[in-house]
Amino acid sequence: MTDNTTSWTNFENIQEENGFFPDDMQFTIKTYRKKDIIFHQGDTCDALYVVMSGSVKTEMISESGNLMPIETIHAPRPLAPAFLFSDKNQFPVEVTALTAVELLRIPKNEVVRLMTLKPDFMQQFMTHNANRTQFLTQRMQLLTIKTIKGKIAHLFLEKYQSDGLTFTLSNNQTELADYFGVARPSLSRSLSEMVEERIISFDKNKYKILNLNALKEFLI
Amino acid sequence: MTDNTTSWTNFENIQEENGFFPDDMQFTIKTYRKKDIIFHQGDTCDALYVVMSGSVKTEMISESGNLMPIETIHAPRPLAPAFLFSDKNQFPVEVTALTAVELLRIPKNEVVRLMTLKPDFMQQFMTHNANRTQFLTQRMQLLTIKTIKGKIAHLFLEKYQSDGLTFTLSNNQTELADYFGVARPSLSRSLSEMVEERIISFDKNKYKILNLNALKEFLI
DNA sequence: ATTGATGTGTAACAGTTGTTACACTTGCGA
DNA sequence: TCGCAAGTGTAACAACTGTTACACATCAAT
Repeated sequence: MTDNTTSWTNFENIQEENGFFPDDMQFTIKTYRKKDIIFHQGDTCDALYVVMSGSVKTEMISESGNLMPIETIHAPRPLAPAFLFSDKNQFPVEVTALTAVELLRIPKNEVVRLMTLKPDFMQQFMTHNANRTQFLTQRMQLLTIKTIKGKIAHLFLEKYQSDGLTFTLSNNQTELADYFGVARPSLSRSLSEMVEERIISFDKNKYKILNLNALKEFLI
Repeated sequence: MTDNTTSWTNFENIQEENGFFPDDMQFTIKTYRKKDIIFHQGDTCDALYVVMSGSVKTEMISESGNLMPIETIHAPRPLAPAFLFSDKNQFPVEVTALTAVELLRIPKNEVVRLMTLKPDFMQQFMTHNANRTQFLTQRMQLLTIKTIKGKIAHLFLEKYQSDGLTFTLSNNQTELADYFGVARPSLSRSLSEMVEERIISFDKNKYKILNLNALKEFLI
């Protein structure tokens, strides 16, 4: 559920393969210390950045000046790769180092050259962005559902398709509430009511669907 | 606001330029009649599809079996280009012809070849997807805001940055309510209250911000 | 001028969720 | 064993939004 992005797992391996990257590839590697601010919101994004080691967090500055956490990125993973090619190529977020960080930088024109030279690199880049789009679409679909029971039903039916009538969630109720964007007691209440109505049952993180049709009703 | 995607405007022009596409490019063009179902949800997406003329609508089949409209795509624009490269390359939606439609199909491997041969094509493809990601991110941010006044404040502050304290919205309240995902009378009530509190004022589609700080308060 | 469609203001009421506060359990480490 | 933190259940109340219904204004077409 929190697997919001493809972990660019092959990146390191590919890098080590001989000849995957051309010998004359231009790039720079920069290191940051913990708590360093790597990018400010609004900075121009004119290169592909990849977190090679360590982890960073991204936060959005809301209009009121508050910081809203968006996501945490662990190495190895590219940093906001979609924005490199967008018309408004500015970082939409503040990027801060959570640990010591090594950051690979490949200039945009070099990325273009790389992609034309190495179809594998291009495909991987495309796939990463495509998966991210899918994730966002799915996440948006969930946020569009207005009632808490509807969100629960959506999640449970998704789980049902992969795991069947009984399954385990790796998140506790507090995390689940955050994921849904609702208050924790409200989620607890909705779950209790659905147990009361004999639609589901659960013990700790183990959940069971008792009435599939009733569950589907919440999504109408 | 409803400009949810970059209109692939240069597509036609580029096509007509000599030498933009290689002479041996493989593609097929298929025509559909009004109301024809072009793709079913779950169909494999193994090629790039571009709506060359006419328009199509995409709908999502919810778990309950209902059809939920997602968006309308007018020519010339690619159809769900992000899913071509994603790991789960299935259409997430039902695609139906709204009018007579001409659909260009370029096989995936041919797209890859095209992109390596023609960096311009690649850049345009990337930019389109990147803009779509940005749109989705922004849309999601709006859906995350829970109160109606918060959504209004978000929109108004966005407008403020580009147009200043007075601006015109091209959407009426009914469309705005849909965009926010709220009921129309509720939106009207919230707007009225904000006028009452002397935070904003409006007449028809012309809006004015009276108290900028109070507006920002809604986003805390 | 009349009609109908569209957009908007408003009110009463129901329904859902958030807030706050507290009790209880479990598991872990001192 | 004790204390503490984390996770959960629950209750009362406030706050917000949805629903439904109706009134009114505007505008275009007949």
